[in-house]
Amino acid sequence: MIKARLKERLDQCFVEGVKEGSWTGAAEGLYSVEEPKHAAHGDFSTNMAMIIAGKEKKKPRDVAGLLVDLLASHTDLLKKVEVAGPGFVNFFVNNAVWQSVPRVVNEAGSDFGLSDIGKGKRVLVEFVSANPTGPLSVGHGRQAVLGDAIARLLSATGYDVTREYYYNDAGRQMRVLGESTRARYLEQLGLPSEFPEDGYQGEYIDEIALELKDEVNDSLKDTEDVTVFKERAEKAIFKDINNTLNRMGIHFDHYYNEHSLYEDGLVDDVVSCLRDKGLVYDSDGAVWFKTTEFGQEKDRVIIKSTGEPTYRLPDIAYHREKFRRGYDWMVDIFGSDHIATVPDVLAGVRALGYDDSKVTVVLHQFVTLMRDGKQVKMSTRKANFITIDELLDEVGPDVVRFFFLMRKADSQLDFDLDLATTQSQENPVFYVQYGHARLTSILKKNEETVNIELPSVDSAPLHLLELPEELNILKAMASYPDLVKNSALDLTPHRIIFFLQELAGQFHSYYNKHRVISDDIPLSQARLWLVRALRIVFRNGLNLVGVKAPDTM
RNA sequence: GCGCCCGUAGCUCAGCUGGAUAGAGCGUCGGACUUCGAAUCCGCAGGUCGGGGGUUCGAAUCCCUCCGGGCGUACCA
Repeated sequence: MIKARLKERLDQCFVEGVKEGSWTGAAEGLYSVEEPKHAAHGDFSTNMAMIIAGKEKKKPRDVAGLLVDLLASHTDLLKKVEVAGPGFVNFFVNNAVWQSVPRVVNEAGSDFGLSDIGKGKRVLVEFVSANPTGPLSVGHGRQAVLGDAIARLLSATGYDVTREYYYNDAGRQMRVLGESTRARYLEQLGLPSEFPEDGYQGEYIDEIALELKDEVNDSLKDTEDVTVFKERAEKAIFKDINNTLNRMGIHFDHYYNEHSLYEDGLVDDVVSCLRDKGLVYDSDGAVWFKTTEFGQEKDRVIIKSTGEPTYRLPDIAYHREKFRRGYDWMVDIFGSDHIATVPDVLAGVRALGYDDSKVTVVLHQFVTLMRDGKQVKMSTRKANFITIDELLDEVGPDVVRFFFLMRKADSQLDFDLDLATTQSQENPVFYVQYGHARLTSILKKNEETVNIELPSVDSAPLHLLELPEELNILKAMASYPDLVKNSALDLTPHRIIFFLQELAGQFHSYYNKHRVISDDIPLSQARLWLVRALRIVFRNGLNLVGVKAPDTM
């Protein structure tokens, strides 16, 4: 918020400089305002002089001097402006500006950090999209948490967000699921059965079969058609998946069934559209899509010689529907094993005349589970994987969410089960939550025992907040709205996590060094307002990543 | 072979469109509770930013190349 104000002033000065003939407009939009790493370099700095000097073959420090002169009139915001290093212009902001932050935060309350940069734009976030063949794995969990956090960020920045789950309840996988369930059912009855070679071996199938047996006895023993078994299993598994997602506080606005694409003829239509454009041909009994026309190495099969489509075709049809449904931006969250489909789908939508730059794919790398310092090998088929449910049982939703968001999507994630379970009190999520609980506790202490009367935030003596620690906390809070915007636009929720950890660190340190409530009444009042503001920022930040902000722990 | 991702402290990772002395947590070691919650804090130690070139005022960040790891490279999803 302060940074944006400064940038405005700077832009004015730039224009003035052009008007006065000090420089040309060549550097417009190329310079930036940054937050220096070292406090000695000010609260903010700009490289404007160096950029201009580069364009105009002048000395950076001379240009910087001219800029400083232009800035001389902006004393309300700045207490000091100086030229440093190779030509940086460093800004020192008036304390009064920082001291106004609690006012802004408290007035905005739960709206602090929200913005409207996405106003009027509809965005579709597709994530999880697991087919109902088994419980959600930790990989799905990462995706669920990531997608949800991204959706929250986009909502916070004003986008009209739809969360969508795309699934397929038809096809080969589901047939195998039905066969597996039937085999287990027959086993329960003590009848001979043939478990499919590539069947699903998880215990959840046994449970489904057992329930089925209890309900219908042996009335299905001669049923050769696996449909009834498939549907039974699908229903149970989907219920399970939804329970798991609910436990994490994740909800979808819409479930999109791949099968409906076939029923509505949309898959066939894609083929004929592409064929009309000459981008499809028949060879070896299969139908091929000329992906080479879109810069790829070789063409891809979209309909197998058996007449069944490959996964690419419905994916293309699905994405075309996303466009047709009128979204301005489509965000797909995929596991890195789906990387191969991305170029095909994008080529498909481009071939159909849509702007594929409206699709952003967030690929997240795998989660490897570590137990006893060793990697746990996992496979859905073999059912030797750890489910998200099990993880939730052990550490709870807050830790799961926090852990999955601690790393950016494109780094692999080692989930240390030992740390997450046995040593959970050392988990960083508690560090942040404890910060919030502590803030609450201070306010409670005052309300219940000390009773320092708190004037309105407008009349509170906030100018007394002048300790370096206090000013740093104020600065951190002031940077929060920009952080939310940038995290949203870049789809990088992990930055919120890092910010919260940083802020918690600042607060804990401050807490241990200085007392909020003391005999000095005006100072206590100012600090109580600081605490209130800080608590709001914690709440808003935690809420943005879907982690609870507890008052007590 | 080719494509994408990753390689930063003992371990796990941050580092926004290239910026001025590279950060945090965990771990090690040593300290701090008669005061708002010690699930906390303070301090010490720890680095050729995988290697080598290049681009420029300036590179962990951009380009090239090599090395190492992951995921793909299906008429599986």
